[in-house]
Amino acid sequence: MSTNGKVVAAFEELAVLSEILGENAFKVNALRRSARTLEALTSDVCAMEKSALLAMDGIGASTVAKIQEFAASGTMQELVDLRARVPAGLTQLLQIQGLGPKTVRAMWTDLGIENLAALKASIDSGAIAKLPRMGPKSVENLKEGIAFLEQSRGRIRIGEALPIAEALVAELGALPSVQRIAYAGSLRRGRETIGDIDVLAASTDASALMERFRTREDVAKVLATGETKTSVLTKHGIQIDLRVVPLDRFGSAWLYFTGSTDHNIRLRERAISQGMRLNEYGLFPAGEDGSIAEGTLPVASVEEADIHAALGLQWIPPTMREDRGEIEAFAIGVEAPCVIQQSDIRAELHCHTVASDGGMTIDEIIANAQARGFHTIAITDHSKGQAQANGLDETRLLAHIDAIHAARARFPAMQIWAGSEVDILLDGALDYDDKLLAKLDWVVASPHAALKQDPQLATARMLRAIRHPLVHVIGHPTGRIVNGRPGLELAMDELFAAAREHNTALEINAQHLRLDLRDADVRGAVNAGCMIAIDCDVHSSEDFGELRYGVLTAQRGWLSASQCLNAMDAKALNAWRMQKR
DNA sequence: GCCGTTTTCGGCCCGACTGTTTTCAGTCG
Repeated sequence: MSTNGKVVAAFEELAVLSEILGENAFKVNALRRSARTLEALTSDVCAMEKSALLAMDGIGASTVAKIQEFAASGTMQELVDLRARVPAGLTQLLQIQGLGPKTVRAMWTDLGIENLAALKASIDSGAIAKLPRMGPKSVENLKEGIAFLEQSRGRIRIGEALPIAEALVAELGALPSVQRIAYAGSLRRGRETIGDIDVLAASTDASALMERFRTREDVAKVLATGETKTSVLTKHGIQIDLRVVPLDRFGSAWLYFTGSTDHNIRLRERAISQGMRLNEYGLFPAGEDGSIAEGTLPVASVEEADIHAALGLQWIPPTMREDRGEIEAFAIGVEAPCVIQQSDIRAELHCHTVASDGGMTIDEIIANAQARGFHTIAITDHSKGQAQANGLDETRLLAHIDAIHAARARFPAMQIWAGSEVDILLDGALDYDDKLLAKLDWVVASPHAALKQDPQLATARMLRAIRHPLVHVIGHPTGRIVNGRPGLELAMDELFAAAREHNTALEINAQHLRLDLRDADVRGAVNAGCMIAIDCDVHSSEDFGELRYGVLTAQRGWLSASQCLNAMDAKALNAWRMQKR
């Protein structure tokens, strides 16, 4: 785990342990917020100046002292103390749905339950019923919560969740009684993983809609169902919540259920400071005491943008709603950031043909790109070190370059470049010599091996590739797999500075398994002034469809079209290419 | 634990749902 990862984990653990010990909930929240804030950093938190840390919202003297203690000693005394007081097995109990810190604490102090096995035993023996407020229904729910935890898949990748949500929205949206329907939550915000799918609908016949939702073929279990909310578990182990709201309150509900929680809190604070109250039913004028009088009509509730406007804000894209400065950036009168849209993308600069490990021929891949309205494609098969991917040796590469250039006659409207995805070797050298690289129109340099390399060596390795005068783009810079492997631990700020200095672009690999760079690192790169490439790393025709995940990640990093290679016009892109030739 | 254009102390976003109560605590998003 990276140093920052360890500090973030320490604050999260402090929050959980404090919660079990019955600490003030606001303190627990503050600890969690510190963890989330630090998680978004791209520089080494232990090397940061005290003033820079304190300048961040939600980071105070106590948090800084803990960070400095960790930097000096590799630990935090308070964490050591709390671990000594709380049995390790209790934190797992908090993951059970419906079981919170108060009940876990009571289980521990009243019944001596210290882990999941002991909890199950107390359920079997009936001892659990001795706890206050623990009636038969609660015990039943506890059993189900444990069963769900043991079969839960945890957070699923966005590339799995988004198609499911879209299909569901299309299916239910086709019902005549459904007036409006959309997905919300972290899925709408474009997070790389999703806990559950939230769908929001307005309907003239809510009970029929709920009935249809409950009885879909894909549903394995109905977790809860009522007038306004139904939760189901699908056969693939994914929880889907459907909420029904009045049509004229759809905007406020959509805003509310899209989140993030931290963003919602900021919006509500803003409403209060302007003499209003915000909830899922709308933005309301508040009385003298701050309450909403019975029967008060909302100032805004139909569309999200109405509510934003009434709060003195421009509409904020969902991907940016993470309490990372977006509320200040979108105030009316401020020139708001204009994030990139999928329609801005006009080039694919990283793809593989049958020459290495792709499924399409040169002509097929170009035709695909052309059909998508692209003006440029760079074909970048693997270099010789990728033997398992049928990487090209020097002889094959020279013939491949000729074959790609020959395709230009057949696709006169397209700008077609012969490139390579060349391996960055362990010491940062490239897998082809410079003479051969110079013959290529386009060079993507990527790490594929030794992805557990020592952080200092890994950083030096990547810096050497960034500084190479013939390299255009660094492909999937960390080599991570979402929910799979962490990838290289890199000093990102050093990479950004070098990429800016040498005018080497950094890739957002759009494959939902990769999303590399991740969102927070995109933000760091954007702030450092780096150029970004959003590429699908195409191996098959369907891979072009991964673009949406790359764009969502780019938006989460506040990338504008002006900093994205794939959004340039053909001439400008070629001019950018030529500065490396 | 954090924070301050009334405050350096005393607040801190908001409502729904559930199951357990005899008026509400706990959990969730």
